[in-house]
Amino acid sequence: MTAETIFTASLLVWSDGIQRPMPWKGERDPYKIWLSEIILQQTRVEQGLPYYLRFLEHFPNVFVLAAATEDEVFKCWEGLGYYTRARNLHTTARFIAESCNGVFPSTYEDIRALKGVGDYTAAAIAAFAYDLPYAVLDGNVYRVLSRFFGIATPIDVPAGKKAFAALATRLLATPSPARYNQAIMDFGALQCTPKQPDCSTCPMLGHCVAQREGIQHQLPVKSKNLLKKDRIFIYAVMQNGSNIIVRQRENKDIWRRLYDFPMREWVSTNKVPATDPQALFRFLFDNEVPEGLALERVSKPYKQQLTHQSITTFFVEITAKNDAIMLNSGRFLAENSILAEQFKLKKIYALPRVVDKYWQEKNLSLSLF
DNA sequence: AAGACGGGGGA
DNA sequence: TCCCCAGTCTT
Repeated sequence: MTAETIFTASLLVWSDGIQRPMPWKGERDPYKIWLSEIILQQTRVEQGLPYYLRFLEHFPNVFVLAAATEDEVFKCWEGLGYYTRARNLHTTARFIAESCNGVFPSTYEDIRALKGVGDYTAAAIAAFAYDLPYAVLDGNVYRVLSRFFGIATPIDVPAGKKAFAALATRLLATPSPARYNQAIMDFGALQCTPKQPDCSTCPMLGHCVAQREGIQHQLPVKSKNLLKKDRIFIYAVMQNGSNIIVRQRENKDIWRRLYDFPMREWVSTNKVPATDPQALFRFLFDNEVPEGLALERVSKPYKQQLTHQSITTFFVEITAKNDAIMLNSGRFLAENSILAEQFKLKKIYALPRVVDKYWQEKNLSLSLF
């Protein structure tokens, strides 16, 4: 038996002996499979699970999703991250409902052409929904294959991806691509884990190159190292009675299409004058604070750690004399600022995590008095 | 080929 | 902190 044969055979045997229940396992409805795969991109199963269930509740089929507004879809996605996925999900739902009569594409090429569907997701849908012979290539697969076969080629460069794709395709157990794909991802998640792989109970013990050479922790190899950027956002939380100014983020920055408050980024190398509320108030308006605006207080710093950025936010709480002054001041900071009712912040507008956290704590402390 | 894009959990 | 997670798209 070749190493490749041994791999596939022992993988399938292993998968019969484990349990990893997930609501989309064994699912054949391409809509549900597609939904689960989009949600699970770069997202742990435990994190995505509640979102999957909620989406299905709100949007049980592609027509309901297509008929929803973008704000509704985003509100359901709120907190999950990588928000372009939500936009693509919505766009693709409308495409399928309107241009395909609601029938999900059933060939690899047609599935792959959908917005938000890359190589991985196309293979997953093709295999799980239609049992087509396409091997998935995700983080689990890279890890498992690089270790078992002792491949030190970086997985984050095109040449590496190509090599792994060719290998993965050879390994695919053709009688049941769905079963094989499910097995290798379960194996990566449960047995051949990133940090502390459980080699002692591994069915591939003795066959795995990394285990034999004791280099499990060195594989897979990644060539790129990421740089983290520090950023400071100063938010203007302007209120007049039950009204508040919000705006939708529209540029190419993070949190595109989510809502937050008008803001200004602190780009100076100087330290933020956090203990001087007036200074932050003036900073927001270039030292020329509009008439009719009054500073109430500045929040404590709220921090948000992201993969590529470390963001610190201060919320400058301001009361306005009337709505017009408030709206004008908001537009001074962000042209598309709008007047909104406060209660809609929780009900309608999808917020970045850090803004949501601030808003929750602020209203919690208010209700105590 | 390289960056950008979120947020949570584990070590 | 850093790394990783059922990756994709843009530049």
